[in-house]
Amino acid sequence: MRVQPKANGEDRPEAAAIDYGRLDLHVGYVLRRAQLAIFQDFIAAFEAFDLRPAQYSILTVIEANPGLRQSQVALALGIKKTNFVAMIDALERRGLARRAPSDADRRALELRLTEAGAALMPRLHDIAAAHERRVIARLGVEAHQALFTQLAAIAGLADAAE
Amino acid sequence: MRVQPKANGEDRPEAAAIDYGRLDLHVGYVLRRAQLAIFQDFIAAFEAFDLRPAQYSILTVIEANPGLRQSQVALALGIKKTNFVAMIDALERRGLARRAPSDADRRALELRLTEAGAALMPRLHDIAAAHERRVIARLGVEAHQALFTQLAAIAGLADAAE
DNA sequence: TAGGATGGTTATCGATCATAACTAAATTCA
DNA sequence: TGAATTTAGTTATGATCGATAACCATCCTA
Repeated sequence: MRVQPKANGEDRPEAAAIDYGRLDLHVGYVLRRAQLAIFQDFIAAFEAFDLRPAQYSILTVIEANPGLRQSQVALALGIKKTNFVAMIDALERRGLARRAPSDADRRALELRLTEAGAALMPRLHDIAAAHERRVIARLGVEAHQALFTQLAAIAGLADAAE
Repeated sequence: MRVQPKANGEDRPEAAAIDYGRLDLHVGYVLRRAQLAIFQDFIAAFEAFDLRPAQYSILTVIEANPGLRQSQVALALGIKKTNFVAMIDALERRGLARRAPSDADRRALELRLTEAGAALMPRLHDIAAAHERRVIARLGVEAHQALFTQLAAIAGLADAAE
């Protein structure tokens, strides 16, 4: 894997292509770059709503599981409960989600979307879908599908297919 | 994609499996989780050396391109030059790399490994290789190979093959 | 030679990820 | 029953990382 062909043409051969060395061997490196690139596009797509990927993921899980407890949502998303507090704080402040004490367990807080939050979701999903279509366009449909399986396996998530 | 294999019966639906909703459709989400998981393993593997993935990548590129300029190394790794300063500072402080003014351009700084840095690299590459073998073990060889192509395409890096 | 581009730096910010320590409530069990 | 432990949520705090703005010194070019 090389980068810039560098229109230099100088006497210095190193100025030509950059050698990534052993980095070429590591999935982790390309994985990081790919994740950054994807998030760039995602963030740009959601700029009008000022929503980060993590926030969209939280709203989406709450939408699909209304009443789920805070710690369970955090666990599902791989976010530490301690870091989750500020995130749900922000969503609550923005009037998109709300916490409600559980009847069954007075320690627990159940999460739900507000009216405004629920009303917003279809538009968010549309934007996210458009983003995903751009990813698919770059990859091809079959490679895109294969990625789920491979990445889910790496992430230690349950099998992607079902 | 589900998390819990729904070992649970039926009484409490919310205790069963968590629904990821539309998140199931997005490569970016699984990508992030996978990247986190990989980095966890990588960081743990390098714990004895107290080296982060980014630091290993910098050292590796410098090793493969001795004398390359600071901004070129940063560019190659997708790190903004402004953020690169502190990173190379740290490596220099630790005696692994050093900056030297360029003869051709008095603004530029050329990066090289120190003796100590160069001596360290083989051990680092060994650890990184062991880490990669763990990734391959989880994926299978062919899927591992396919990942490079797909992720490189996403990242907008040059074609993986060559 | 003037103006713009480039290499490097500082300062500062926001988003994440991680740990330790604490409270209140639930659970376990001797 | 009552003490010990676990669990849900919280605060405080620190490290890493990515991003912007502003700046100086040096190059390059019209």
